[in-house]
Parts: sequence; structure tokens; C-alpha cells
Amino acid sequence: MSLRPDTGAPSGAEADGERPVRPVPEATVSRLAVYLRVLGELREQGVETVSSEELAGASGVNSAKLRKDLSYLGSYGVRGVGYDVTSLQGRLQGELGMDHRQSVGLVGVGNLGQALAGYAGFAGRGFPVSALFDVEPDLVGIEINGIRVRHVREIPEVCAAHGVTIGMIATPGPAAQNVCDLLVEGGVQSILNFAPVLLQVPDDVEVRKVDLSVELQVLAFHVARRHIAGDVAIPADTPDGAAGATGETNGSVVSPR
Amino acid sequence: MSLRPDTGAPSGAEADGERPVRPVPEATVSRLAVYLRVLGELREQGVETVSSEELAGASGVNSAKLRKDLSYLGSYGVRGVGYDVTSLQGRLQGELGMDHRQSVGLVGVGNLGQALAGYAGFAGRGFPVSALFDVEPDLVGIEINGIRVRHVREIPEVCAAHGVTIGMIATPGPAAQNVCDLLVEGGVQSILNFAPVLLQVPDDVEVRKVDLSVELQVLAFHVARRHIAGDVAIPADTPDGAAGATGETNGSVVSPR
DNA sequence: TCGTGTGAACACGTTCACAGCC
DNA sequence: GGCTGTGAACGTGTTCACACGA
Repeated sequence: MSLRPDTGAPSGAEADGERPVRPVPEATVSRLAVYLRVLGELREQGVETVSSEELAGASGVNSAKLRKDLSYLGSYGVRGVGYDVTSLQGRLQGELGMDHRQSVGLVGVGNLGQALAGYAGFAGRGFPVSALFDVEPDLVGIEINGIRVRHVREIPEVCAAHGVTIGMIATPGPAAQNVCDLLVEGGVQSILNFAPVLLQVPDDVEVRKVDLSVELQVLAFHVARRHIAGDVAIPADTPDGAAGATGETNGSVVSPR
Repeated sequence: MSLRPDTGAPSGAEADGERPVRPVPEATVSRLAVYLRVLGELREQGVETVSSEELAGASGVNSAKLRKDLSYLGSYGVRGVGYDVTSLQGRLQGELGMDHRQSVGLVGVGNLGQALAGYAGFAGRGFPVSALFDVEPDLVGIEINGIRVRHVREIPEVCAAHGVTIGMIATPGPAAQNVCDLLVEGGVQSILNFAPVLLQVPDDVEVRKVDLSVELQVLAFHVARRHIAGDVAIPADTPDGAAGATGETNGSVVSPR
């Protein structure tokens, strides 16, 4: 990997001092992850150079935002040309911590947990699940993807030993806080929480929450909004020959542009 | 601009045609869903009245934000007292579209899909999964939770017939766009997408994306940042040591936030 | 010429602090 | 006194538009 390919960095190389933390906005970080995936796809297709317009389009953002996002990492593009796919990919990987070894510990191998444990996208993207935990006697001891499920009480020890950097909590709500405490005890400072509860953690621990029923409710809100706003105002475009709908259901089918 | 949210009539405020401005900010909507869950828990505990301070604390936000959020719905609190749990719950349910019948169609009953299909939280929160789809011959025809898995090609017909309001896509990436088109054809205007691809949809269709590897990468970013900031703080002193009774709040690493 | 990089304008979201009502 | 509801201040994030370099 090539870090700091050249020059003394125009706007602030961090030597090693009291240089304040990098000013990468939180909102930008999430998008960098998206760009990184798209870059991977582009490279597989053999694309060597990409413009901000193209990369932005493929990532679902506008090009100004993309350029601004990348500008926080320094100048890695070439004016009049675009970005070199490979080197930009490397730069993003570095920024997103992919040059460290990441290792995921997953707690709760029930319904959702087993799906997460088997999700190929994690290992494929550099986040191998390396430890599994549960309390259920039927589950403790079994192997999933070659990894043995251990008892929750072993979390601190195993996480420390395996160097787990990220904990994922996929337990029922009531168990989540206890599990969280054990992860923190094991030195885990980043947690992805699927349980529908608010976790209490020390200040130096980062928690992100994925709340599926919140997502659904936001969508339901928009459903309701449309019913009020749209009502009779069904979009103009020809309904076209959609499958026979039941009468009442307003099949406001709109043909894609 | 103008257009006051206006504390108009509780039901059916303005019903006139064009409504260019969104009265309730997007960021607020997500939080309303959280408040709603917490209110449900409070009611189960027999709590009848709650202050903004308490409700905010239980929801993980500060009280000013909560009051501002609720103010978009009108005045439902009592000064000097707080909010009536039951009536606020009812108000939020209405605002979030829970007085309409919601019905979820889930496409892709593989690893993740089966977990989602079996997730009790959905039905329990008013989002029953009422249709399942896949292409895999081994899966089409089986029953999950009493619902038969149908072939993807039946999506338009079945969604229209069942009045599916929300589609969930849990297929592999390459299949997602096609599935999405079928959902739209069936009249579905709200989609929750778990596939790591950018969906192309008409303007009147709302898509929310849950991207687990993005979540992990954001966490990884913070891991890396801590390593830079905290420097020597992470490396566990000889793991050899006893299962150290770590204080819960180890104040060792201080991130300069 | 073309596309990046970036200050400046703008829009959105959060926090403050206090008026108003119980 | 206590707590809600809300304008105004503030901060964060997004978009614009153009100078600059290949």
C-alpha cells in the first residue's frame, strides 16, 4: 500500500504532533464508504480513470458533494482528467481504517445473528466475523461457518485475545445492555447495535444503531403523506398495462422516465 | 418561506392540492418513530404522564430537540405538567401512518430474508409481512411463518392484490434492480433496500437503504482515528494478565471531540 | 478545452433561552 | 414553581460558481 505517495502535502501533513484531528465531517465518512465500494466495482470492470460526475452518479450523490468529500483527504484527482481508480481506492481504504486489521465479534446467533454471521459481504469487504457468542445452551458449542459459538460470559476474554475491533449486537432487547458492557470490558470501542434499545456506554466507545422498525416507520410516514397529498392527484403518466389491480387499490404506476 | 406548520385541526389539516414544503423535517420523522416505541414501553409500565426531559432521556436525545420535534405536530403537551402518554402515542401513530393498514412484501428469503421474515418486531410494531418472494426453486413453495413463498414474477399481481405498501428487498445485489421494478409495477411506493446497490426508481417512490458494510466501515474509521489520536492507548498491556477487572469507565483514551 | 478543488452562499438541523401557560 | 412551545442564534452540511491546472 502506498501511503503518502509524494510531496510534503500542501495543506497539513500530520507529522506526529499535536495536529488536531482530521476534519472529515461525519456525513462525509458514510459516503466515503459508498465511493469505496463503487471504486471496487469499477476496477473489476477494468476502468482506470473516473470523473467526479461518473463516480458521483454511480454512488447516488451529486458531483459537487463528491468533490468536496474527496477534498478532505487532499488532492488526489487530476484536473481535466479525473481520478485514478486504483490510487483513490487505496487512499479511501487507508482513510477508512482498512489498513488496520479489523475483526468482528457477533453476539446473538438467533434469527438475525445467523444471517449476519453468514453474510458474505462482511468478510468480502474486510470485516471477517471472528467470534460468535450466545447464551442459549442449544446454540453454544455449535459451529457456524467454521466458528464455534461461545458463551456470552467469555466475551471479554475472547475479544481481547482475538483483537476484536468491532462488536455487533443481535440479541433481544433486554439482553443488549449486559452484552454491551461485556464487549466494552473486552476492549471493544466500536459497536453496531441491532437491538431496539438505547445503549449506555463510556464516552470513548462509538455506537451505531440499526433500527429496522424505525426504517419501516419512516417509510410508512411517506405512505401516509402521499395519501394525503396525492389523494386523487395520481401522477399523469399513462398507467400503461399494469397487471390487473383490484379496484380500490390505486395503482399509481408511473413509468420510469 | 412562509407556510406555518400551523396547529390546525388534528385530523385532516389542509387537504388542498400542491404542498411543496414538508411540514415535518425528515430528521424529525426518524426520531418520532423512536419516541413512539419509548411511549409504548412507558405505557406498559403504567406511566401516564411524561416530561420532555424524561422522554428525551429514554430516547437518547436532548429535551429541546424533543420539544421542537413534537411542536411540528401541534401542541399536545400541558405546560407545567408534561405529555399524556396515551394521547401522545395516538398522535404519533397517526402521524407515522399507523392508522393506515401497512403491509410488507419481502423479496429474497435467503439468509437475511428468512431472518427478516421471522423477526417478531415487525408484526409487533404494526408491519406484518404478508407476502414472500424468491426465485430459487428450492425456496418457492415453502412456507415461512405460515406464508407461502411465491415466485418473483408474481410480485406485481400479489402486491396489488394484498395491498402491499412497503417492499423489502433482501436479494443479492445483481437481482435487486429487477425486483425493484416489479415492486414498482405492483404499486409499491416505499422500499427498504438491503442490497448493496443504488436503485433506480420513479420520483414518486421512496427508497431507504440499509447498508451494513457501510455501517461497519464508519465504525472502522473511528477505530483508526482512535489509534492515531490515542496512540499507545489501545495496545493491551500483555494480554497475559489476569482477566483484569476493568473499571467500567476506563477513562484512558480521550478522543479530542 | 475539460474537470478538479474551493471559497462563498445557502439550506437544513440543533441548541439556547425565555415567554407563556398550567 | 415547573414545564411546554418557539423565535433567534448557532453550527453543520450542501450547493453554487468559478479560478486554476493538466
